[in-house]
Amino acid sequence: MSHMDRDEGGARTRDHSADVIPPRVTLHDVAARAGVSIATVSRVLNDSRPVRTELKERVVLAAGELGYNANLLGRALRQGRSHSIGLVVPDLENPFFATLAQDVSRAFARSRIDVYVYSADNDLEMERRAILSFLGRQVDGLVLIPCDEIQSASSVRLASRAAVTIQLDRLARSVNTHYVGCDNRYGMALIATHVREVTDIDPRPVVFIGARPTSSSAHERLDTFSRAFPDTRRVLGSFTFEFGRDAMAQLIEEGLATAVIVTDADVIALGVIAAVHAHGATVPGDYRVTGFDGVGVSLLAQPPLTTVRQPVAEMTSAIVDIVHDAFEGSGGGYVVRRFKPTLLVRESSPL
Amino acid sequence: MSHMDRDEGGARTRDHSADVIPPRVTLHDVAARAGVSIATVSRVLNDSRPVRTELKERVVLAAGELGYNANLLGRALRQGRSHSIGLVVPDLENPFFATLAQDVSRAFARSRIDVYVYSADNDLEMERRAILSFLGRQVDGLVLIPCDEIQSASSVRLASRAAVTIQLDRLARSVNTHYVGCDNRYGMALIATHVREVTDIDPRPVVFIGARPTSSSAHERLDTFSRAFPDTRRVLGSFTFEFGRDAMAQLIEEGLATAVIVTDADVIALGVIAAVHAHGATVPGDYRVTGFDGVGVSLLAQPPLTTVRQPVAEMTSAIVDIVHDAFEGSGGGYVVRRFKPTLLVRESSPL
DNA sequence: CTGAAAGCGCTAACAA
DNA sequence: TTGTTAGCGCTTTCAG
Repeated sequence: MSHMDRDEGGARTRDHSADVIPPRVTLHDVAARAGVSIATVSRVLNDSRPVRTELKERVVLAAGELGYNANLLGRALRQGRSHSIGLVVPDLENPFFATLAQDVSRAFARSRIDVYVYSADNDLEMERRAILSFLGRQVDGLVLIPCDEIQSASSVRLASRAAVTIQLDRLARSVNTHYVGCDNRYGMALIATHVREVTDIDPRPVVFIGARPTSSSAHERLDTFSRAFPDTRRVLGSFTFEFGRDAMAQLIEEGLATAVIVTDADVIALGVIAAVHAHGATVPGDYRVTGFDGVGVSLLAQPPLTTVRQPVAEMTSAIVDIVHDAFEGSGGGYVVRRFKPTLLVRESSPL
Repeated sequence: MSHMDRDEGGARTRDHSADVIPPRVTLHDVAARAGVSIATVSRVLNDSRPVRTELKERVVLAAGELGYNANLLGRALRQGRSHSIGLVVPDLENPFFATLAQDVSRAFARSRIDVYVYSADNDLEMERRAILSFLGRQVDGLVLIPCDEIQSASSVRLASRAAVTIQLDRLARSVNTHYVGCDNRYGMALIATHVREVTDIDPRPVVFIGARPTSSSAHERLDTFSRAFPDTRRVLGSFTFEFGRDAMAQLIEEGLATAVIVTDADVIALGVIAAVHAHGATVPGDYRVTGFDGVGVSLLAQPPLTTVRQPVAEMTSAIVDIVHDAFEGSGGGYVVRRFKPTLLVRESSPL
């Protein structure tokens, strides 16, 4: 028995069974065993050139017996490409980014390209490190969700000069790359229209709780909201549940008894709803709440959230197309695709 | 202006500005420019051997001017290690795994090791592909959260024979590797004790809603629960919000009017609560609900969830230790660390 | 159809 | 202290 259930909290246990990692099996080993040259082995295993059936069988057999697995580093070094792409996300705890990461991975699953995800932990240095690390490993493409509209620019530019780079969801300012995202202005306009409609019938103060405009998406959403509701109160923080909850708690404690709370992310909206409930109030009775993103967690909202849904599946397949095109050499120029989100009117702010 | 805001939904736009990716800068380029040998450049840039100050300066200057970044493939191929580890998760949409991924990344941030995350999308083939891909890229270590207790075994075994492998949270059966996780039996026992206490005072039927025991964690939790409550109804599904919601909806529609609902994951508990609310009932008034995991999203629960919290920070730092030890060559044997979780009694099932 | 050999970019002996 | 060189494992000319 090597894995025991009765260890104390975190107690360290060692099992002194074999820990040996055998030497790697290389093409040479397979070639030797099959009695052919390494070139032949390579050709058989990659099916890159015709090889006599008999040799082919010997090679396949030898490779199987030895448990051969190609060293992808050698291959990539030789070919100048690694059949992989890197995805740099600001933060995996933000369920929107986690969903995006999941969907990008899924979208590439049917191609021969591996997707590696690197979390920058909302830190500009980590973000740069992630990019440099991917570039150093010769990824075929880089998908970036930049942390900061301004401060991420130099890292994104660096990336764009060394590899096919696609910015996703957010855009670093004045860097030319491919871009895939949603039309945030259009999405927030949908929300604004909705809010107008409901306040016409049921007048309440409107308050915006959203992220500071340090990312392009926050920027665009806030900007559009501000134009639609110029004299409206805005509370700014980060794209987190905690911020939404704390901001709303503060508003309630200040005496805001009823309102339409417009947020620029579902996670924030969830925080807002939690604060409302914690104060014994109701949604949409006392406070109407709207979100933004409409994927993953927005489903967790109770009551169901009125929000704007980004077409994530289309966005990720656009990314796949761009990466493939870049290798089929389909002309120069940057592809920019902004998908229109759709309004979902649900119980947190019904019509 | 290359990025326009007025595109139609997903309309394709091309910006025909420079798309050129310049040839890579190599050690040779830097060496030529600095007028030294490539060895000297390597030594300066890695600070691996003393170099005359004057040369050093010339090298640093040249590298800077050319924007040199090492090709990590060449380095890894030569050194036989890549200064990276791979983390294979079953699914990034499960917020518990997303949190784990985030925390593992953070834990390695201060070391020189890059963490790459690969989502297996709850698919055994993808999981195997992820493992093979990481092994082929010569990762220094592999952290695996196996999808399936039985069916992941061969892939995990493969990994364990080729690289330092740590199973996290879940354990594939009869494979010897390092393991870091929480003591699920202990955790579920804490829940069972809590449930006994509350039902002694306030008798209600107890129902278990949890994942099918196809992963070791689900297995251990279900098993412990079943021993504590042998004749209790159990509804089994997957570790998802949707399952929890649908299972609970069904129970309510079948006429279950009050109960203690024990789940084996916070995501499931959130689904349960959503179903309760959707049916106009209350937590903990009509139904008490308990969760498991106690990180990330469990905070999103409304009301706050009684759950068992896994000490994720300790778990991830244990992983860092194992990886480092494996390279400082601190003896053979597998480290097994099972951390004790702690009970958090909150409003969804108060005392 | 097959093999020999060059070489991707790098580090680490080994020589000087 | 510095340079030359071998070679990590692979693919791909180039010969045969």
